[in-house]
Amino acid sequence: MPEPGPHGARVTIHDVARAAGVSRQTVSNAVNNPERVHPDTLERVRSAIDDLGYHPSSSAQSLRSRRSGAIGLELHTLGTHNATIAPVLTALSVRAAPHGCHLVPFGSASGAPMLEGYRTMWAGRLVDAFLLADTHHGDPRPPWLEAQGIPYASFGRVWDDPTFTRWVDVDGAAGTRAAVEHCVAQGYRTIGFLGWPEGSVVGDDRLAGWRAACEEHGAGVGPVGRAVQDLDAALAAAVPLVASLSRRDAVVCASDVLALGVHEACVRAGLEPGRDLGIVGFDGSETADMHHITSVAQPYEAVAEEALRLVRAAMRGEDAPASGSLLTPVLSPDRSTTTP
Amino acid sequence: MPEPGPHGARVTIHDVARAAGVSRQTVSNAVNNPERVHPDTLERVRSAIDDLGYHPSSSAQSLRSRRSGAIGLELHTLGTHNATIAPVLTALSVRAAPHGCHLVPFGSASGAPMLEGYRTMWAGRLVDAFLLADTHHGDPRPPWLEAQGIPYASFGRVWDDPTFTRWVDVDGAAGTRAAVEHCVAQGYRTIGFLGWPEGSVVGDDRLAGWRAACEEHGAGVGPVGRAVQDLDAALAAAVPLVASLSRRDAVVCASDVLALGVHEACVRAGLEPGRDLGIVGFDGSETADMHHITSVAQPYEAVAEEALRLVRAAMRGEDAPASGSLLTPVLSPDRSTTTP
DNA sequence: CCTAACCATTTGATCGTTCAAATGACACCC
DNA sequence: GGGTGTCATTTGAACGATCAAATGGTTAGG
Repeated sequence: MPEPGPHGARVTIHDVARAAGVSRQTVSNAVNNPERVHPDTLERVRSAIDDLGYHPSSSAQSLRSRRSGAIGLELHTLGTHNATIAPVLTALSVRAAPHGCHLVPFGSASGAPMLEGYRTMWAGRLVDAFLLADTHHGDPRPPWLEAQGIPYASFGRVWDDPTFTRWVDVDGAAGTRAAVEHCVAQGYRTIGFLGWPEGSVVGDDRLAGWRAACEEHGAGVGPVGRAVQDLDAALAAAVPLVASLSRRDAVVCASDVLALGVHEACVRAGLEPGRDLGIVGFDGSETADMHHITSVAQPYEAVAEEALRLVRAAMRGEDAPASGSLLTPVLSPDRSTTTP
Repeated sequence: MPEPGPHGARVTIHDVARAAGVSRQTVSNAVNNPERVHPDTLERVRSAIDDLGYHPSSSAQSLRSRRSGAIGLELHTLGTHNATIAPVLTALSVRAAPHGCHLVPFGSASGAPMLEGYRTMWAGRLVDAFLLADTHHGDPRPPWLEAQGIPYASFGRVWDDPTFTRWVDVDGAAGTRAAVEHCVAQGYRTIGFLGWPEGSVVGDDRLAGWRAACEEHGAGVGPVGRAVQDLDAALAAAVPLVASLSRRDAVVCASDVLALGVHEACVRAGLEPGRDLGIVGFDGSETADMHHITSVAQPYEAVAEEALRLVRAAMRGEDAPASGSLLTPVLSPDRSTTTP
């Protein structure tokens, strides 16, 4: 294997040029704009590149082109952020390379000002753009990024600015709708819902999809329960909900944790999930998988791909799309709705 | 706020030099080696830096210094890798900045950890070093990295090479030992163990800690069950295990999923976790937290810090430490061992 | 035949920083 | 006064690539 010199000296574009008997620029063209180079020359340059094992230095490219090719992504330990973002991050990491870029996760030390991490990442142009997660009402990041002219895209709508369209989100209503349709197809009768307390935009969206689908299928709108994202609360809310339902009814839930609560309430009531009561969760998490609960799975791969597309378009200064990207989640059936 | 020009022109070291009436190099020194600069000059340069809002370009620094300051970390979707690595990754992201470096996660397209990703990351010197996770017997990465002279450190021992000491790992035996001691202190009598099938190095280590602690405390070595990392298997193995135990006995488990299996077997046997049977899991995962199961928590923050220290030492070409770093996990008590 | 147009390739400059060596200033000491 | 040091600062030269403009050679058009 042709290795760089013993001193760890890198093979530069210069070395290739000398070996192929052409100039630096021709080598550069052979790599970046092959159509500008005569086929014979191209062949010669390419074999020189292979022989010497040349790879362009990304530092040099960054300096000259004024682009680092990196995308910043903030990580933190609050709430369920970690579990939500981890699969997306993995998908992003896999797909970044084909897009010619890479990710740089960074964390805000607890107590530090919200924007501090973004500011330092951007200051040295360590990144060309940012991906936002966990956007919420009153989020200071979008207006700040906008004011600085920093390109960015977002997981989840940017609630304060309806004109911003560089976001990817999962169509919660379509997810619960699919859940209801699946339940109907499996022969469950009345379909209830266990959601979060009113006021959560995501939660209300998922509830709306369930209600609309119930009405459409004439299955009758079942009872609704509410609980925060916590197993104890879910169980407490699920007990009366399950009691109010009959055999072969079902419950669609706003999350897998809530679904697990229903699952447990079901077992405690002496019923078998799936056979006696259908249960559908939301997110396709490890939890749902472990307990064999049918769940509406987040399309992580598609989300990652779309996010990369959006942020790269922003980096290139392209026009924003006409509207945000609502991706449809896919139901992944398990025993909690398929046991006969 | 002093902004760069309207054309987005960056403030360079040159601009600062002109504003402060000194040369480029003096500015560079003022930033990187303040002791080389006369206090008065330093003050003048610093205020010029603040006035103009200068921040050194990381691309230019990388090119000149031949160091990117980035550390590569492979992510993939196999097994429980994601849940295990996510909290570490978050901790690493937070702590990287103070260390003057940043992470670059990358994914292998195929899914299996192969060398391709490492090769391309290294080829363009996008990263200076790597952090390995999920090392196993016959892992091709350590010998390859070693042969290429690429600096790296590892989460988990490098099994094939006992002379390699740049690793951080969690002391599983110390964790289960702490679990047993906690159980004894809480007044549980016989303490059983539910582990993975024999042959897993990590699993055997955790079992050894449990056994040693049992013998020391004269509590008598309780029964042992085995199951793969899966809730159904755990439950199946837990049922006979629980049946063989008496009231106020306890079970220490090699993982939280196994512990959840014991939890469920316990409930099905009409017993209340904590009051009738102590249960301790391992990893401090969301699962344990959700079900209020006492668990031996991975010291993620310490692991991340130590990993950064090791990999940076490797980058600087420092001598490897005399031995690897075994960190002690901390038991986090919950209802499954504290209900009176 | 002369000019324009085109093609493949080369040359010089530049990106923003840091390294290595040179400079000038001042104090010290025989 | 001339050598020897030390200190603060400056100068020139990289680092490795790409951009923009220039080069020489060939072909087509009037």
